[in-house]
Amino acid sequence: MAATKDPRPCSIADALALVGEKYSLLVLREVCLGNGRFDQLVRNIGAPRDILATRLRRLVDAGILTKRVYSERPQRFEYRATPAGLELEPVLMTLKEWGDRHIRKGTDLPMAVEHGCGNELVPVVTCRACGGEVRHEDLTAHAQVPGWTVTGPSAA
Amino acid sequence: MAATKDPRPCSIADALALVGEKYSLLVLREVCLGNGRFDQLVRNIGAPRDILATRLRRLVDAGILTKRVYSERPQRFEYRATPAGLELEPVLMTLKEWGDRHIRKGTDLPMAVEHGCGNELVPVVTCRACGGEVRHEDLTAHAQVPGWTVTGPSAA
DNA sequence: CCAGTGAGTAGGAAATCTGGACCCACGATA
DNA sequence: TATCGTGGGTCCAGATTTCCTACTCACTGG
Repeated sequence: MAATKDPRPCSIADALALVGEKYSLLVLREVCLGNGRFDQLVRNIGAPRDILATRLRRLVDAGILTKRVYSERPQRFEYRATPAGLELEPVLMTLKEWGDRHIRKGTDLPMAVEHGCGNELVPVVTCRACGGEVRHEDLTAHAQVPGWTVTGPSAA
Repeated sequence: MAATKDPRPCSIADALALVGEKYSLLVLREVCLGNGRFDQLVRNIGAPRDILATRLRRLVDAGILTKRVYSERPQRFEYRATPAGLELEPVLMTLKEWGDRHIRKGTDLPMAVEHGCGNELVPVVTCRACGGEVRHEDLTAHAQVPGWTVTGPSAA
């Protein structure tokens, strides 16, 4: 008797359960920029200190950040992204590009990112197999869990 | 006297202010799958109905969704993604891929997406200028707002 | 008439968020 | 020595959100 009210099993939901809370992705942004200290995070994100402490614990537990000592006496810590955390950076860059275009409308961009090739980074999501840009009309989803179709729970 | 406690101006933060609330991106996932009706959203996302109603209003206001009538009598609505909404789908796909690898560890994936090229979609974020994959070590950020550096607010 | 469906509202309890105050260890200043 | 400043937090009261269950309203189909 599977509870019929369970939501769709989905890696997007799983990922958001880890990094979808308020401030979590901004923490990752700052850490990727190299700002891993508590006070920097508080200032640059604008989050309350205790909430930030909670988020940091969660992200460390999830294996997205690590807490490092950078000074023994006095004890001082710094958060850094693990490889898994760094692999979320492309998500952030894609989101930034969307915000640049749709919210800032391409003007007064507060931050530019330069790619190693020397140009300004404009991220494009592509298909590994064919290299083509990913666009909605080229995608077809297939649910692979019994009890679920793309449109919803099946009539069991 | 700029308030020194304002957070860093950033398109990522802007974007998350619109779509970063709980369930918002899951709404977009369902809508992109073609499930734009209220009850489908409730079932597939597992969100409380009132919260969902709030999110839908917000996403419509933000120009990410539109509300369409698909039946006059009785009045029935369907939510669809606007072009701006569809352009967030690559973000979702990238997030899904991250979740597939880091949370599901590549096993028991609940959903597969096929690309128009005939292969299973594995999204890769690339640089528009050079086509290379975006990786953390190739990125350099530059703050472009007076009062801010990459590391934090400048000393005025 | 009755049951069912789609799209919500209503209301109270539970959780989360907020801004600020506070703590502790240390180093620097005076 | 006393005091200040800094880094990294914790704790608290109050406001806001979110959750959950139930209810409404309009309509359809039998």
